[in-house]
Amino acid sequence: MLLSKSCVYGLRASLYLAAKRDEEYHSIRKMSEKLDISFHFLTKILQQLTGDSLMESYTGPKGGIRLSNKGKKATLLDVVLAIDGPRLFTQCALGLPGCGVEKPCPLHDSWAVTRESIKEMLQRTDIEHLAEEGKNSNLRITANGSFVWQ
Amino acid sequence: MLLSKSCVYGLRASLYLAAKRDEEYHSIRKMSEKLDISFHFLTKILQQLTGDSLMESYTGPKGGIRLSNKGKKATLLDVVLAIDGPRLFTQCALGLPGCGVEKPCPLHDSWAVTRESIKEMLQRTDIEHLAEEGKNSNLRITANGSFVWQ
DNA sequence: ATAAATAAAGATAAAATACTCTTAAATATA
DNA sequence: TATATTTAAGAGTATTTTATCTTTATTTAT
Repeated sequence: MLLSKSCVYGLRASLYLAAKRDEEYHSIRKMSEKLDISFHFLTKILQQLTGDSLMESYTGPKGGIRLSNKGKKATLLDVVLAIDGPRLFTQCALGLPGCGVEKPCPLHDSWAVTRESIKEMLQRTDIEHLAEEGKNSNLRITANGSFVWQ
Repeated sequence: MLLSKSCVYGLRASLYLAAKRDEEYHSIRKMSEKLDISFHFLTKILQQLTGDSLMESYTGPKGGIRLSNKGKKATLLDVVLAIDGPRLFTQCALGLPGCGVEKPCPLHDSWAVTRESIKEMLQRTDIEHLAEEGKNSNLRITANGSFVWQ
């Protein structure tokens, strides 16, 4: 797969929060149920996103998680980079460590172009707009379609 | 990563054989050494490619493996499909099983376009031309650069 | 016949990814 | 202040992918 499962869960969580369009902290437990993701696993992923300042958490009763200001403006690329790192956009298609302009593999140039188009797609799509679009058209962000945009 | 390691090894092996530009059967053992891939692992991968008629093997002394006629005309996409299957080109970016035109996820349309551009890149690049280009420019197909085009 | 080579299947191991569980820390509220 | 709730953090388990190793079978050049 292009993106790791952690990354996909992080994206879904980001869309979930963006759809709320508020300043509230939202329960991770509840979110995990709505999105059908293991609570503890989701918690770990969200910690990566708070670690990268895309989200903010609040401990205690009434606590939870929300998008930071940075997170609200974030693109899909920001989330992908926070979780999967830059690997996908830097690594050689044939997995050759030293592949680059000086000593390119046969795929180097072709792949550089395609890779860039993936990056651009992720970069031109921002979480908030995507959530709004999803909300308006009632698009899916869970496997079973259980999630309902509010 | 975009492609599995098995797939990458299959691609390297295909380039290796295409660069030979002959009808000979080439020893898998020798190829595994040149390409710095575990012999047994490579053998398994090549069996997938012979299973898909992209390669032909010959048992016994002086035996080995070569590209079939189909294999000679093959594109990178053919190799990728033979090893990794169509998953990459059919699967939803958010991993949602039922994602499609009727019930799309928020990324559906964007991803469909990007996915197609990946597919096109793999499809417009064929093994033989890539090998020739690699040969002419002495490009790398191993991590350590040990492989030399003959 | 013998040796060389792939075919095939299975056992094992190592590494990466995915997921779970437990305990600690923070905090709202009774 | 005590308690319940919630995230933080770390340890632990499971699964998948990747890789190695072994064995047996089969083919075939010599």
